[in-house]
Amino acid sequence: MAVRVVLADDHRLLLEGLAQALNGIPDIDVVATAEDGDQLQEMVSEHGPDVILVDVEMPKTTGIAALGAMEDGPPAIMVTMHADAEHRAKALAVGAVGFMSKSTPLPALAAAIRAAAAGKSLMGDDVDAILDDHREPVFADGAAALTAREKELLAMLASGVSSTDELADKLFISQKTVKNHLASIYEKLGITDRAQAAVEAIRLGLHRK
Amino acid sequence: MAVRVVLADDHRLLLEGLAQALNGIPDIDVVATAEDGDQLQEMVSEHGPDVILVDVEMPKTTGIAALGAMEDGPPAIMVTMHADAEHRAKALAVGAVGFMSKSTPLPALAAAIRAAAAGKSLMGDDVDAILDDHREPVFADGAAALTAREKELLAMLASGVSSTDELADKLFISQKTVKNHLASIYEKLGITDRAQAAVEAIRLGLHRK
DNA sequence: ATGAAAATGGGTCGAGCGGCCTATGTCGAA
DNA sequence: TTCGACATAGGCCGCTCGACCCATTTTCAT
Repeated sequence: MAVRVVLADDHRLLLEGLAQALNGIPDIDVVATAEDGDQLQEMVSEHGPDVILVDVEMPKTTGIAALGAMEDGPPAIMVTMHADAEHRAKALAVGAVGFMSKSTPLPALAAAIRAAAAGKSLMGDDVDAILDDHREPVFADGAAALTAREKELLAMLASGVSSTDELADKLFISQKTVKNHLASIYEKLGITDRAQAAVEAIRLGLHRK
Repeated sequence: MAVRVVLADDHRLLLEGLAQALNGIPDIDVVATAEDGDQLQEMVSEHGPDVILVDVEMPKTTGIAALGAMEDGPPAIMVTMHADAEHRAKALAVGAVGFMSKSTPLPALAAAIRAAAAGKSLMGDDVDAILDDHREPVFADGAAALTAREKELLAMLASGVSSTDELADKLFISQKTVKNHLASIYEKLGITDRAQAAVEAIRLGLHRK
């Protein structure tokens, strides 16, 4: 049922943190992690994951090289700190189905993983949109990208205030502005509706007053 | 901003448990509690709450009597273990704006408190509907009233699966059945949409697989 | 002082959601 | 064995939500 994932990254903090975070998502299972391209190939043949998530920059065999060596492997999503055109081109050239910046919010990454597992690919506009939105921010925090007003709105959502009407009243703004804020929240967090926004708000600790 | 509430009930367990639970709701503040009608009148004049929540059956001055003695007090919601017609009639006679069974789910009670604070009253059909639905169950748990299938659905909601489509797929049922389950969840928890359902699901600990 | 980001607001439109009613089959308890 | 609760499913309708377009004003850092 759950999507089985293998992670590869040479930064252990990121590797373990991300594994932890992804395992916190019910329908995603991190079955193994690797610290370089060689280990990655081992883990993939040993565990046969549905999706692999690979850092572009890795010691020994790089992510690019490892992917190139694995013909007929599971769909791969490339992750990188440098979301520039050259890296992307190389990643796509070796068969990656997706390409995400390390500053991508977790839900967006989760969405990409599910999409990859389902055989879809995050090419073209999808990737470009994601890259455009998350090229700058240094933190992969998610909440860090939200403005003060957006956090306020999310906090209300997380306390059970869900209708546009009520939100507008309690924030002293028009219903249209509520919808605008929600739209930009959806985009930043990689989600699509209020129910998911409520879940994220609580996960990010935005509830409690 | 938050609604200030005074609770009165002679059962300390219920009194303290309910106070705890209500304080867990961001926009509700329990400012004082009382164990009988006399204490209630003291606390009300001392704290000037927005709403009072009173047990019908209390030693010394009963809830009914205490309310009768307080002309021009804040709006009162009567709570009782015996949700029968006679008690309700008496409660309404002394000016209660609402009348809830002790087996009412917490969100429904919270909704009633907000409504009372806003000057609305939970008369007529609203109260009757609530009484009809919660006359039997002994626990005021909320989650206890949910069926296994409903909890499953809520758990998925709490993990970010929000669309009817996805929910139907993952539960192997039709979209219509998903909507039916959601409708009965809304009714049981006193909520109106998926965003609130997600919040409640997490609050009830229904997430984590 | 200039420009970017944030907060505010408007309109349109289609798809999805929630309310309400009915119906069927399967349980288990009275 | 009858009644009720639960899970399943369909239809209908009105309204809300989210997507995509836009504009204005303020604030703040450069």
